[in-house]
Parts: sequence; structure tokens; C-alpha cells
Amino acid sequence: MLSTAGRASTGGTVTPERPLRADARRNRARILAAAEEVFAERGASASTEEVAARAGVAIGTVFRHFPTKRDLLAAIMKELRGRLVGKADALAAEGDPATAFFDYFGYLVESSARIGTVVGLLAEEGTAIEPGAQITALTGAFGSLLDAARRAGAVRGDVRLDEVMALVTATTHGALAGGWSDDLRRRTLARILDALRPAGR
Amino acid sequence: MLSTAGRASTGGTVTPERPLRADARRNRARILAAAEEVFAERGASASTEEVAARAGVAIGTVFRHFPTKRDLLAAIMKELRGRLVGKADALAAEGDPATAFFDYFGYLVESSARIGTVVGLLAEEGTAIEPGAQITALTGAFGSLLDAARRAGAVRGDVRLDEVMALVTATTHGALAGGWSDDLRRRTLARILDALRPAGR
Amino acid sequence: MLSTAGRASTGGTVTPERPLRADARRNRARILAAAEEVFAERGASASTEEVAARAGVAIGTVFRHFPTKRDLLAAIMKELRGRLVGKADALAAEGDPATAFFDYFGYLVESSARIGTVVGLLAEEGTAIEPGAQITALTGAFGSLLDAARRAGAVRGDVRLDEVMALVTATTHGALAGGWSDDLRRRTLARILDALRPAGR
Amino acid sequence: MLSTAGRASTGGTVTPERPLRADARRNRARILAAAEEVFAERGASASTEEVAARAGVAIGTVFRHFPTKRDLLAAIMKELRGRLVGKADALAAEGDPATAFFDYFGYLVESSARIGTVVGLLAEEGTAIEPGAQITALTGAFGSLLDAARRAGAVRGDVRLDEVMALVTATTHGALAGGWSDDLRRRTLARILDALRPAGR
DNA sequence: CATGAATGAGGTTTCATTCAT
DNA sequence: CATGAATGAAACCTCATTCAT
Repeated sequence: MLSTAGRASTGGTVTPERPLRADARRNRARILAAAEEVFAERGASASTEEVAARAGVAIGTVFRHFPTKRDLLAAIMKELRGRLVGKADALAAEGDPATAFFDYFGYLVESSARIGTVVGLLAEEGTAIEPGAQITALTGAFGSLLDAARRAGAVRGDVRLDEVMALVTATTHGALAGGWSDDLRRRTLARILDALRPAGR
Repeated sequence: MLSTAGRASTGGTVTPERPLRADARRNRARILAAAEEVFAERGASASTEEVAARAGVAIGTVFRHFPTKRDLLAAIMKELRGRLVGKADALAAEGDPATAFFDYFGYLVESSARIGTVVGLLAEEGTAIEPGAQITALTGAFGSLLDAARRAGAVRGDVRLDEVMALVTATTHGALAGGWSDDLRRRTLARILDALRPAGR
Repeated sequence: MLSTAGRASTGGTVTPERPLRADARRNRARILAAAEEVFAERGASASTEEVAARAGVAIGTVFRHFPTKRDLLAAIMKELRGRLVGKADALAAEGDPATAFFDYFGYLVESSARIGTVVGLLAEEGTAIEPGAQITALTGAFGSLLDAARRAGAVRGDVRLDEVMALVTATTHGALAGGWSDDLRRRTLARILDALRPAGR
Repeated sequence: MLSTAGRASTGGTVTPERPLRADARRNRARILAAAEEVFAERGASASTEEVAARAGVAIGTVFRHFPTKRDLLAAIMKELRGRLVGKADALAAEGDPATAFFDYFGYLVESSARIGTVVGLLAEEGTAIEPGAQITALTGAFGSLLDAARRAGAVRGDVRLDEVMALVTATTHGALAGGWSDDLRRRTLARILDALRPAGR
């Protein structure tokens, strides 16, 4: 569909799931990294051309890997989700159930402050960058930590998962939009987490 | 060489703030209302053309009233700020100091859910829509309510104003971005406000 | 045709050649003067709005007097032409035939340097501001002076009127476009006029 | 966080002046040619859209090559200046010093009659299309020819370079604005050049 | 596969002109 | 008659996307 010229050796077709050539995979990674940076700095309305420049590739290369800007955003989010879920698993495996939940909450907020708009985009399922399962995985990861913390008595019994997700969303968004200082972010986060702890603390 | 009388660089008038003609004021209001709606629905990147269409005026009319898109956004925020501060004053005047603070917090979150991106824009001083005093007024209004509530023992003594503002920002942003249901918003808000109440509740 | 309200006293019609009311005539003059200035400063692409502002009237008033920007330009030129022809007549009547021609040439160039683009517009009959007779009158005025000077032996016998007009056009345009200093303009003008004088000088 | 390599703010390239691709160079040339035509016919206020149409490209292509209309005008002038200076060099190298000066003067006027407004724009340094050196080069080229002619006794000794430039400017502008016939242009030019020749002729 | 030039719809803004007040 | 707000057709410019090299 792309070129019709006879590329006998490779077949001339565009098999979707062929393992990428080494340089192509390298480019893909660089583009994703650049996009994360650029969108974090300039917001999701930054131009694709700037992403290409930052990645050190030509604009065409970006569109070969991600046929649409939306695809690029979706890929960023998928990659990010993987990272975040991985962190959750690590905390679940290694750490104290009573603190893992709070640590993870804090980690998300800190991350969002670093990687910018992207965590925000993650929640913007409303504008439907990708149907559903984006935040679902994150919710799942969070759910396990929450359950464990609740069993350990570190979290109030009546706290529900959707409230937790809402509080994460709020805090990350707020941190981004508000331009909080490190100190303010810490104090604000502490207040919110306190709201989830049992009465006597 | 001829007459040097009546040289005004812009409009030939002397009084800078002439009261607008009736139809002009009507249009200005319609444009503001339309803009609030459109930006709430589509985000701040919605087109001015659409604002004009929604307001039922031609594109030129929008630009006569607001020479720049930025000016339009600034005007929306100013109007909104007025409304919000007004509500704070009303609550301070009329109500129970112990509850006014919490009522106002809730009012802001509810409002943001209704009027959309705009409260968000209010906090986006980072992109510098208008120097500083945008959120300052709101902060002032909030400060009075907070003090009163603290004196009434309804708010913990160690709660600081910047934390309150941060929590408002977070909650409104979260509510907008997260697309929370009414029920979820209520519960999430309750959790956050609980974090501000004295230990014994 | 304008308002249908009962203005019994004036009749409600727009008779084209009714003597203007005093204030209307005053406005017309101020607009013309302002337009001359503005177009001289900013070129013919200056906005009508600026002309109105400079004249101290509203934009509608300009268009009531001159239904089209082109009409306004034409009126300026007509007025200017009158002034210029008047000066020619004065020189013809009063002065030394041998010098009147050269004085007039110089006067036109000086004027153009003062009143700017407008004399230029006068020649832009190519872009057809008004069919023909604009420059014709000027040519006529110039013709008389030229004939007199020729008879007085102050101008070479083979100089033809169209050449003179061409030289005026060139010099005025050049003076405008080139931004010549007073000194340069004087010397350049002297060169050109020398070309019209008899060999022995 | 990822790679910091290849960060170029605009294009990701290192060599600033990469030779244009064949089709790009072709388009650039076509755009310049079209622009010269269009501006000659319609004046410098002609629309960029029309230039694009005349060149047979889309509007975006024009703006890729010339990010601003001003840039396009500047490029035209630069190209033209090159052509004109080249002609001066050719005349200086090949021809009779006594006539080269006059030939060049005539060539400039003829050219301006062909290529229209552009020579005019060249002089519009007032509107500052490009700092200074536009007309400087032309002046330099003219200066050499003038000196040579003066040494050959073909030009009066007291003629100064700025007067020559002023006369060129005037003649080209006049020719453009006045819409002179070929015959009139020739006669007018002859008058002006005569003014530069020694008395006895 | 990578490149980067070309495309063209759409956005903001200006301005001559009309028309309600 | 004067006023000045409304109109709407361009103008300039941007940017996601396509496609020849």
C-alpha cells in the first residue's frame, strides 16, 4: 500500500507485527521520549514538528511510526502506564503493605510533576484518546495496594477505590496546573493522605 | 497644516470609558456567555469562530469587543472572578462562620464542574493571561472565610491558606479532567474537606 | 431612503446637489485635510478608520461624505489639483515668464515632498482613480507657463510638454520614494531643470 | 531524561545551508518569478495567495520558503539586485567607459519598466525591507561606472554620485507610475542624461 | 525506511462598508 | 445628519498529514 515498487526480498507488504529493524526501534523510542518532553513542556497542543526536531528525526519519520498525533499521544500514555504499573508491582512485591499504598500515591504525584501533562492526558479519557483500558490497569494496580493497606489497617475501611483514583487525578492535575512549590506539594499531599487514614491515625 | 483640532489617535473621544451602546452591551454579554460555554465544552483551544457562531454574531464583532483571543479569555476570567468573589462575600455576610468556609469550597468545585475549563484557566497564571491579581482576589476572599472558620473551631489550626488554595485547584481541575459523576464528586469532596476538620471531627 | 422617520421640514430625500449644512461642510473639509495627512504619512493603504480618527469624526461620517475610499482619494486629488492649478495661474499672472515655469516646477516638487503620496496618486491614473481629466488640468496650466518661458527664450525650443510632465512626475515620485534630503533634492532638481535650458545657459 | 542528542530547535539538521532538493529549488524559483510578476502588476499589496496560484503551488509552500511576506519581498529584491549589479559588472568589463555609464542608466530604467514595482521597492528602504546594503551594492556598481565615464570626459566633473542615484530613482519611479509610452520614456531619459553630459556635449 | 517538501483546511486578525441608534 | 457597532470577505500564517525523492 505504501510503495508498489518491487521490494522482493522483504515481500513488499506491510505486515503489522513484524519486529522492527534496529534503527527503526531506536527512532521509535527517541520519538516517544521527545514527545513526552515536548508535551510536558508545551502542553498537548505543541506541534508534531517540534517533537520531530527534538527527537532528531524528520517529520515523516514521526508519522511513519504514529500515523496520527492522537496515536502518538496514545503511545506515550501506554508507555507511561507500563512504567507506572510496574512501579506498583514493585512496591506490592517488595514493601510493607501499610506504606506501599501511600508511597505509590506519592510516587504518582511526584512523577506527574516531572513528566508533566502526560499523566493528565491519562485521565482525559473523557476526550477519549483511547477507549477505556488505559486507566483501568492503573486502577487495578492501585486496587491491590489499597486492599493490602486496608487489611493492614493503614487505610480507613470506608475508603473506596474510585475516590482514591479521583484524589490522585485531582492532586496530579492540581500540581501541574498550580505550579506548586516542592514544599507546598508535600504539605498538600500530606493533607490528602491524612484523609484516608483511620481516625486515630 | 489645516486644523490641528480633534487629533485623537484612536477614537476621537476624550472620555476613555464611554458606556457602551445598548446593543453593543448586549452583544458583549452574549459573546462572553457563548465563550464561557464553548471553552467549557471544547477547551481553551476552541475557535473564536465558534464562539461567534454560538453568540449569533459575526466574527468581526467578537474582535471589536476583544481584540485578541487572549483578551477574550481574560474577560471571561475577570467576569468569573467577580462572580466567585461575590459569592464569598455573600456567604461571609450571611452565614454561619463554621460552615461558610466549607460551603464556599463546595460551591467553587460545583461551579467549576458547570463552567468548565474556566476555573482551570483562572489558575493558569503560569501562562500569564493577566499579571497576578486574578487568583489573588479569590485567595483574599477565601482567607477571610478560613479565618472565621478557624476561630469557630471548624477548621484545624495548622491549616494554611496556600494549602487550601492548592486543594481547591486540585479538586476543580480533577473534577473537570476526570469527568466525575455527581456522586463521586460529592464523596471526593467530603474526603478532602474532612482533611481540614479538627481530629475529633 | 435613509431614515423613513418623518422629517417633514427637510423633505427626507437625498438631493445630490443641495448646499451642505454648515456643520456638514465643516466635517467634509476636516476629513479631506485629515485624509491628506494620513495618506501622506502612511501611504494610500492607510485605513479609513484612521482618517476618521484624525478628523475627529466617526467612521460613518466619512462614508456619508465619500461613499468609497476611492471617492475619498479622488476628492483629495481634485482639491489638490485645484490648489496646484491656482498656483500656476498666480505665477502666470504675476511673474516673470522666464522664471515662472521653473518656479512652478520647483513648487510642485516641494509640495510633493510635503504632502506626500498624494501628488503621486495624482499620477496613478494608470490605476484609474478617475478616468482622465485629473492631470489634464495640471498639464494645461503647465502648458501655458512652458509656452511663455519658451517665447522668453528661457527654455530650449525642442522641449515638449509631455516630457515636462514626465519629468515632474519622475522628480516628485523620486523625492517621495527616495527620501531625499533637502540638499539632495535641490541639487537633483537643478540638474533636471538645466536639461531644459538652452545650451549656452 | 532520554537522549539529549540531536536537539535542534528548528529542523534537526546541523548544516545550516543545506542545498535544497531539486523540486524545492524549482518551486522556490517559480515562486520568486511569480511574485515578481504579481507584484509588478498589482503592486506590493497583492496577496500572497495570488503569488501561490500564479506559481502553481499551494499557499503553504510559499510560506515554507518565505516565512513572511516581507521575506518574499526581500528575496525578490535580493535577486533583482544581483541581476542589476551583474549587468553593471558586465558593462564595466566589456564596454566603452564613455558609454557604459549611460547604457547602464538606460538599462535600469528599461528594466524597471518591465519588472514593475520591484525597482521601486528597492528604493523603499524607508519601509526597511532589509537594513541598508540593498541599494548600497547598486550604488557601488554605479559609482565605478560613473568614475570611469568622468575620467573619459563623458560626464561633467561636478556630477555627484548621490545625484545620479536620485535621478535613477526618479526616472524609474516616474516611468512606473506615469505609464509612459516607449517613445516618451526614450525622450525623457535623453533629457536627463543630457543634464549629466559636459556643456559642449 | 528516512527524508523533508507540498498540501490545504482552518485560525486569528484587519478593514471597507452597511445600518440601527 | 452624525454616530459607532456589526458585518463579512480576505489577508496572513500554522500545522497535521501526504507523498515524491
